[in-house]
Amino acid sequence: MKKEITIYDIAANVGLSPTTVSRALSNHPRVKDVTRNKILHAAKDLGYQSNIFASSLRKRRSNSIGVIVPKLNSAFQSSVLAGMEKIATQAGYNLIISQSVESLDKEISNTNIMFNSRVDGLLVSKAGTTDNIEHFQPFFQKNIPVLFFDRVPENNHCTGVVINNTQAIYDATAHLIKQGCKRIVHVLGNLQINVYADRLKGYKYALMDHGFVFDSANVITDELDEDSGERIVEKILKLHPRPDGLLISNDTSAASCLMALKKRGVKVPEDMAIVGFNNDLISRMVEPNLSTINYPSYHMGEVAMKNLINHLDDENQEILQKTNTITLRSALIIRESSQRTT
Amino acid sequence: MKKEITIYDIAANVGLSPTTVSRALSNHPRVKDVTRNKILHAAKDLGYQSNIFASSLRKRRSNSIGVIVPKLNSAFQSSVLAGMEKIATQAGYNLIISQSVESLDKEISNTNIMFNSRVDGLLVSKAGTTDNIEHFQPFFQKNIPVLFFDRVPENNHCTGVVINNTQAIYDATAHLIKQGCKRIVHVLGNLQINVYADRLKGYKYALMDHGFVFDSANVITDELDEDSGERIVEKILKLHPRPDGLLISNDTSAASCLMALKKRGVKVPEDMAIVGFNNDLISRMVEPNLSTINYPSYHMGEVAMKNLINHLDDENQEILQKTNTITLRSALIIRESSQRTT
DNA sequence: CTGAAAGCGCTAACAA
DNA sequence: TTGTTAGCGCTTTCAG
Repeated sequence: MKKEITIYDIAANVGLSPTTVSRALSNHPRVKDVTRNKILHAAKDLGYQSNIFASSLRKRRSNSIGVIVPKLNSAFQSSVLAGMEKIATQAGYNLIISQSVESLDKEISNTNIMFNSRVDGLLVSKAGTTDNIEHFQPFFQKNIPVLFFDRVPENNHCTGVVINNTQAIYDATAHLIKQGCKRIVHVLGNLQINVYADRLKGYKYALMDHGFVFDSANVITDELDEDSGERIVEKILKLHPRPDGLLISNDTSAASCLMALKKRGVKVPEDMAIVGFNNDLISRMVEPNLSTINYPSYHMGEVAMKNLINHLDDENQEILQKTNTITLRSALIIRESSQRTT
Repeated sequence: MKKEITIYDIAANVGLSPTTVSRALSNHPRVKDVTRNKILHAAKDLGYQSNIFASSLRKRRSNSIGVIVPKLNSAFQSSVLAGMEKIATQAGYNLIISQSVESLDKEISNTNIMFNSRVDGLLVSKAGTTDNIEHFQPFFQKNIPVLFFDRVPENNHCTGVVINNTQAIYDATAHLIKQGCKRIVHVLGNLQINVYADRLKGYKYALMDHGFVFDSANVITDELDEDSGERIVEKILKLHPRPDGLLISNDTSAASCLMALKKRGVKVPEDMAIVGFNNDLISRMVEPNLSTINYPSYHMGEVAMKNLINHLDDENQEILQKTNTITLRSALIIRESSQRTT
């Protein structure tokens, strides 16, 4: 292994102290321009590469931010990540990314790895099934900021970036009612996840406000994956009277339901109006186009990252303390799948 | 800032030397079991957290692997990343991820950041427009392994993980010919990218082998994005005689074309047979379902990461030297969009 | 099986 | 504006 070029070599080369070299290299203002240039030149000549390990060791910060998502291969999450990456890179932070694959154990393990990697901050969208946030305790204790997005824990003192899920589904439900739907089924994921719990509320409120009676038979929970359509439609068509409105908590599942319905000769939107969620590409590609809720995923990534970094850059580190929840605007997009030509 | 617990504190606590503590903590065999347990206990009691900066500084490796993709928010890339994450985490490596957003400048900048972050290895899918790999020189010089996947540079000595793009499109073209198509248009991305250049070859070979004459008017290059359908279909319908087969290099664009065609009353597959590429979710959700090429993206992520790590773990570090290209199996999936009931 | 000592490369007090 | 000095916390010879 060739010996590394260090600031000492540069110092020797230009006849200055390592301190000055260090300062010049990190753009410290108290270095004469001439000196700085001389040093920068020498550094380039010698093929110097700064050693971040030494620097991090000394400075006690890694300049990297950890991100834990439930699944990397999801249209929503990858869009969030893209937004985060953009902001982080701009600000000079590295992104260490891992996925919990919806498992609490994996999330715990990932959290520990992030802690041991000494990330300067952590962004998390929680894995499904529990609200346990014990494993973030080491972060809280060391005052390392943890910011949740989309799937945030309930009753916590951490900041979260979310959309108003309740309002979103409220609007969608009201829309279906306005389209003349008499029996609206709501399909969603695990109710232990805040996102779905909130949506259920929105659904109930909207029914209530429009004089409908809530019936738990109209609520179906499912994985919402690509194959969910068959399962869901099977259940729906067994209901009497047959539902005529369908509110599905993601577009993949909504598209899958749409296919299953068409296969059975159920006409959309005439016999069954559908609203999805997320405004994924797929909602614009199926036929009829899916009405859906626009979820500003890329923007959510940007906002979450921006806030975390602002907090890190803030001397007093109180930005996140003062904020509790940042809510982004989502909006109902009405397309053919729910528009009835009554 | 509370003082960190170090191995010195542990050493003092149990009355041993830091050396022994270090050894015990990293499972060195030459430590008595009793001693090791005593140390492990003390470490836990004191709330010890190992300092990877110091460790990395000393060991000269980061235990992290860099990944540079063109775009994070792509179904294909996020699936690759998911595969990589799984393997990396299993092997105890962190993943530092960044995107070049198809810009060479950004790719260069990302590469430098990765280099300065001292990743132990680098996985890259190249940004579009150039074949320049000068910016990886620092890695080559320091013998840090760089492994390309999907979009690999031409004529290089680096290992790459790819599919046989030529064969894939050859098969698809042959399939369309067998379905009775007389004029087949091939839509692909920037031909400077190996992936598309190879596909064009496959298209040409297949035409040749079946007695068709290649006509450059039948080749269209495009962004292949969500809105590409209108542009592409516009061009196609101007051709005389009108094409009856369409080979599109990704499913998003293929779906978009499908919509544009239907809008104009062109029947698929009767008037126009379509084959896409990737086997994205969307190919199974549009109507008619898209014939496509199955691209083993998740698997590609696993394989690329596995090979990189094997190389890193290999004492002689010659695994990648000996390999040049790893080709994964892809396969034509025939669905309704290209099946003619002749 | 355990320990002493040296040093990885950098930065931040403090001093000049 | 520049320099001296002292670590940050760990691992690794080498020696016992």
